[in-house]
Amino acid sequence: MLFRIQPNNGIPIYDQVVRQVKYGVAAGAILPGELVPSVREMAKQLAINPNTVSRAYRQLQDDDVLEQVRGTGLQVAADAKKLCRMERSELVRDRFRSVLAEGRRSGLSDDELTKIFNSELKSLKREGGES
Amino acid sequence: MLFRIQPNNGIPIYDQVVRQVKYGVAAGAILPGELVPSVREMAKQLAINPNTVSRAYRQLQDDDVLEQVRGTGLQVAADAKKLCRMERSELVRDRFRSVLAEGRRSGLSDDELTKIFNSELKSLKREGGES
Amino acid sequence: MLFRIQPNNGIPIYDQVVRQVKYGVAAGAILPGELVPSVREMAKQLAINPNTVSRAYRQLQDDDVLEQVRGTGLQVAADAKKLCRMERSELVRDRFRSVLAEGRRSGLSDDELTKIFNSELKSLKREGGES
Amino acid sequence: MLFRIQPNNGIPIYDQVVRQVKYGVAAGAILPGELVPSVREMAKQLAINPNTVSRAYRQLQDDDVLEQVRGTGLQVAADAKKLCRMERSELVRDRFRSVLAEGRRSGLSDDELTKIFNSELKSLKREGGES
DNA sequence: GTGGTCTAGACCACC
DNA sequence: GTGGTCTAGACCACG
Repeated sequence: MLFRIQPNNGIPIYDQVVRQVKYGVAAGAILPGELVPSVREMAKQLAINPNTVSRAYRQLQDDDVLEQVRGTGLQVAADAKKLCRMERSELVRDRFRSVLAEGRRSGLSDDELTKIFNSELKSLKREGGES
Repeated sequence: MLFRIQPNNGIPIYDQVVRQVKYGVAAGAILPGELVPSVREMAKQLAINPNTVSRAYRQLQDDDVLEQVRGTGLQVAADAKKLCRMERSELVRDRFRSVLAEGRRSGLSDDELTKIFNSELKSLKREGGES
Repeated sequence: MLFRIQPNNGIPIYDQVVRQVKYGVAAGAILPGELVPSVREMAKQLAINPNTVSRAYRQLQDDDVLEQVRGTGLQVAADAKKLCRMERSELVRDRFRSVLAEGRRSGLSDDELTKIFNSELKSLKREGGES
Repeated sequence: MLFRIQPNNGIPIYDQVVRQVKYGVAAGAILPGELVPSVREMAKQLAINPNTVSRAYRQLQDDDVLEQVRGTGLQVAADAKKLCRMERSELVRDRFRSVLAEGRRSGLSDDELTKIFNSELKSLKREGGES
């Protein structure tokens, strides 16, 4: 599993870590029972402060995605995959809803919104390869 | 023109003011040459801090949507309408792009994304009436 | 409302802050809608680091006890009182359950446990005044 | 004598071992003069790290429950039974005191505390059989 | 080795 | 003024 951080893009670093772990679990790249990299190692890999990683891991524990094995590290919880998959869809759905609401409030018609959506999806497909 | 503010919904208040002015101009509800309410009056109307209105107006001047008429107030710039209409699309387009990028990064396929988009558009149509 | 911190008594400082706020809300000493002291002021009052207070306040937000009023501070949520009262009972109940389980596992009879409970309750009443 | 370990239940593993030995001695299941299993064997039995057993045994020696017999192993001290019986009560008493203190600090009355205690004792009796 | 806690001090956005 | 984020570095308990 590879993680990447973009500093100063508006999203807090700890939150970027949280999301990437969740996405990794949802996609099956990180399996339940597997140990995540230690706080210090992850910090070194991402070139960020251990405290920041620690905060991300703490949140992941609060969200029942990680669980502590004392003196050993943090492992992905047994039912984390199901949980992350659901959360992932909900999150994207919420963001779509908010964009659409904003778009209509600003006076754009459904046709215009759909047109924009399709053009962006196509452009993304060109850049990013197949999905 | 009527404005509505939702405090603490995540979007900064000054930004809500900026957007609503731009949307109003884009939709033709506020016409070029028209004077916007004074900082104090707008603040009273929206029950927010005058500093916040002031910041919004400053940004609208930076964005060439408003211009100062010495001793009189702020008026909508001559070419503001065209500008706002373009920006409106660009903004929505950017947000679509970011949602889509996030969705694919999280492992969702284009089909799944399109499905979510359509379901949300339909649900919005049900609630909010025609566009 | 008065807060007191005991450093190095095993309970993390941020947790002591969290509990005292919740107890204050549950007991009605802090009312819904009221602003809690600012991070910096609370830190000064308790002679601890602002970051520690910040962490406590963040948790209280996660627990829906506090909510942010942007640029103004943190206020007690509308339904925080009910929430804190319930949590308070549950917490005490859980601790009783664990003490009792431990006591019986260690071979003490119900009579012995009840005797100990009563003697401690009486001694507490002597020291601490009426409840 | 049979030991059971619950990893990650909040109580350190070495402490669980310490307590179970003490409870065993207090209840008469382990007799003074008897040899406890070697560090390695105990570790294998409980499927825990030998270091952890070692730490527990060290603490039991500090508490005068075990004593070293050079070249042979660790045996239960002559007066360990009396000692453990006393400590057992004290430990439970301390925990009652702390729960009660916490409960009253949180604003619960003595009546409420007693009610909670009784209800938990009854529920424990239902589940766990007579004491 | 592991994570958790705390302190200190800096910078930012918002009102 | 407010809280939020991040960094740096120290100390502790646990296995």
